[in-house]
Amino acid sequence: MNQRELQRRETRRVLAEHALRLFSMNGFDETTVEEIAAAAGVSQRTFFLHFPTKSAAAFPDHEERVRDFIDRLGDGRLIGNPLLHLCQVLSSGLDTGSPTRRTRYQLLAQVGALRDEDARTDRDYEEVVAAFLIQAWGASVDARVRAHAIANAALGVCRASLIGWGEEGIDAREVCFEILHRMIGSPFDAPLHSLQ
Amino acid sequence: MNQRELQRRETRRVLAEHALRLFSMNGFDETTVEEIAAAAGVSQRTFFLHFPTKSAAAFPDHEERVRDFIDRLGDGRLIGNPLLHLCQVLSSGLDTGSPTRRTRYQLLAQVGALRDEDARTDRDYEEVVAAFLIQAWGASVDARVRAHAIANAALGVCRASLIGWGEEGIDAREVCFEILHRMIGSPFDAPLHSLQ
DNA sequence: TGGCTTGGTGCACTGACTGCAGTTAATACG
DNA sequence: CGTATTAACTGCAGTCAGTGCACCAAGCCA
Repeated sequence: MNQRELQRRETRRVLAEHALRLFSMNGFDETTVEEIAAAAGVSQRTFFLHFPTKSAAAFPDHEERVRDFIDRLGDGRLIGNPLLHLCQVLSSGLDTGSPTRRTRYQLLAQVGALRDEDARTDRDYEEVVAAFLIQAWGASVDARVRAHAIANAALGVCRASLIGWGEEGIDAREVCFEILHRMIGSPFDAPLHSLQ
Repeated sequence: MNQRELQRRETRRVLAEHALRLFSMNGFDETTVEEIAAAAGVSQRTFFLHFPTKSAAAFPDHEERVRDFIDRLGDGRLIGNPLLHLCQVLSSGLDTGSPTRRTRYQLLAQVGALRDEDARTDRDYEEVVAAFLIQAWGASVDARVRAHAIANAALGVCRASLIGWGEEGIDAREVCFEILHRMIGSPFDAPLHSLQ
């Protein structure tokens, strides 16, 4: 590991830490980027070298998590039951361990701008899930629409579970898996166009 | 109808019209609020009397549509099969008639900022749907989480269908109803906690 | 007609974000 | 080693979205 790389990561970490602290202490709108940067001991300009927007600092590990998610999802062509696999990977990803993560989702439940940011980051997952299902099903128009619909739906369930967890402390993982399984597990075993 | 009210509506309509035109002609980021206001023959300050944000001008009938949606959804306590009813109301709401609406969803498929705005407006629907289901099911913690999860999922399906329609011209209504029906129609007939 | 209301305006301001031209320190390389 | 290069960080000036405030002018109502 480079010394420069170390320095860069450290700055980023400290920025994210102070951002989350200030957001939950004083509120999102009441916190300026200038303040976050000052608290972290760097200039405002540096903040924007590390995060594209103010709200992105509340989700500093996003890219990393998406990469990790892609790894855990694997190749859709090689999986026997893609939808069940998807349910498992999605709900196992809702690790409710870290207190930082809890703070983040409590914030999320309150602050509109952060829910927006969350929706934005969810779009990345949505694309990954859709790509996975298209791998599994082929790229016909029908499959593509179906893949995006299911991806949106599945992530919607996860988001609701996580926000519920942030608001009320309900364990997200189990209920999420259960709902996902009901929703996308069995009904899509039947071929499409078989409904009257 | 008041003359003032008429004037107000007309200004709003013209603003929205020029906003959509400029967005699709020159791009969202390339269009300034100043330009929209100038094109509509009013001041920039007036734009913000009519729309809270630049992107809101791309969805000028949002509040009205939400009100209409609430009406069509009705009272959850009085409906025999709330989920089926929800499927019907949601997919019938995807009227793909107006060319303005088509333009809007073509834009939506391209412009990140508008997808964000769309996600934001979807939150309003999400709350309406969740409230409807909570009316139908009661307000236990379990029902609330389930309601929000299903609301998120259902709207995710609609969004995907509409974006698919914007991108590829596929009729959104039918495929949306089919997927919704599979997803939330039958599986939730069984009681919760009946999966192994 | 005269007071009140309200849609629109002008202005000054905040704050997010960007482009550019530096400085300094780590690193790669001859 | 010493030197050229790279890259993290800085300062500054600028754009643009969005807000608060005092104000005008035209509609409304008594």
